[in-house]
Amino acid sequence: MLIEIDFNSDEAIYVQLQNQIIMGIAMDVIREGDPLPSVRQLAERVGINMHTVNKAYTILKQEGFIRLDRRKGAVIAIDVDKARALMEMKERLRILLAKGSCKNISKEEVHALVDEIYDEYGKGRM
Amino acid sequence: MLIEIDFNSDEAIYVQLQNQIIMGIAMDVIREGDPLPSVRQLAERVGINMHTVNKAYTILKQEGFIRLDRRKGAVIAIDVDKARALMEMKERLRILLAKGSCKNISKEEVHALVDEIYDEYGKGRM
DNA sequence: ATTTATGTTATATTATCTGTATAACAAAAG
DNA sequence: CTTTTGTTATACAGATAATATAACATAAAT
Repeated sequence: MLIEIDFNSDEAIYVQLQNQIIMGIAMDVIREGDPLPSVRQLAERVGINMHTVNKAYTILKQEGFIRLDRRKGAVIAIDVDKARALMEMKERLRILLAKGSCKNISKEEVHALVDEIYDEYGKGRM
Repeated sequence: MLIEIDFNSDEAIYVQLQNQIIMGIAMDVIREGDPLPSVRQLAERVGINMHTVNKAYTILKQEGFIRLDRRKGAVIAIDVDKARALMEMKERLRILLAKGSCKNISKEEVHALVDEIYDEYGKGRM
């Protein structure tokens, strides 16, 4: 899986890592059970420090996206706590949609955006 | 308008200020033309530094939510750049929905969340 | 005119976060 | 026994967040 870092971004490197891996899972580029590069491998490949990768992996583990095995390294392992995921999403949506609502973005336009984005994901997960 | 800061939050104070003001506009608690407290007033009322409020106001101005007048202070003034707002929302939605998709949240469930949130907003803006 | 209040700008300081740099450890695999 | 894994610890530099004073021009109020 290709991972690229924008060093000029205002977003932290470890957050960019998290997002790209989550996007990779959503887009079905990587699947349950697939191995991720080790912290040292990924760090060297991308050209960043080991601890930055480790930070991203640790949070991804805590949020239930991967499993960290001392022998096998990092492996995609989704822990589906749907109630929790729904709550977190609603919390974030509140702020995001408020911004849009102020700019006259209608409910229907948001629905259209959601549909467009879901179409970008693998057709397996609907 | 009531503004409360959670000093134990991991979110920066000036971001909390921005979000609460934006939520206030979306919920129709404050409307176009309404004045906001001056940076010094709000700072003292909430118990934070003047510059923290000024930072929030400056970004809100830059993002087109308020207008800063040297005589009148801060005033709600929405600059509707819808195309830009739609792009920014889509960018953020991509990551947010990817997280949800990994947790098996369906497109329909997102739609339901969006509807719930839009119902929280003032019935004037639909 | 004087005072007051406004946003604005500047500087300095402290604390926290980010990212890097080494180093070492226990556990498992080859 | 060597290598690789995640894990932990420490130290350091840089950026960001928040505070603390201070000053300035402008406009309103007295």
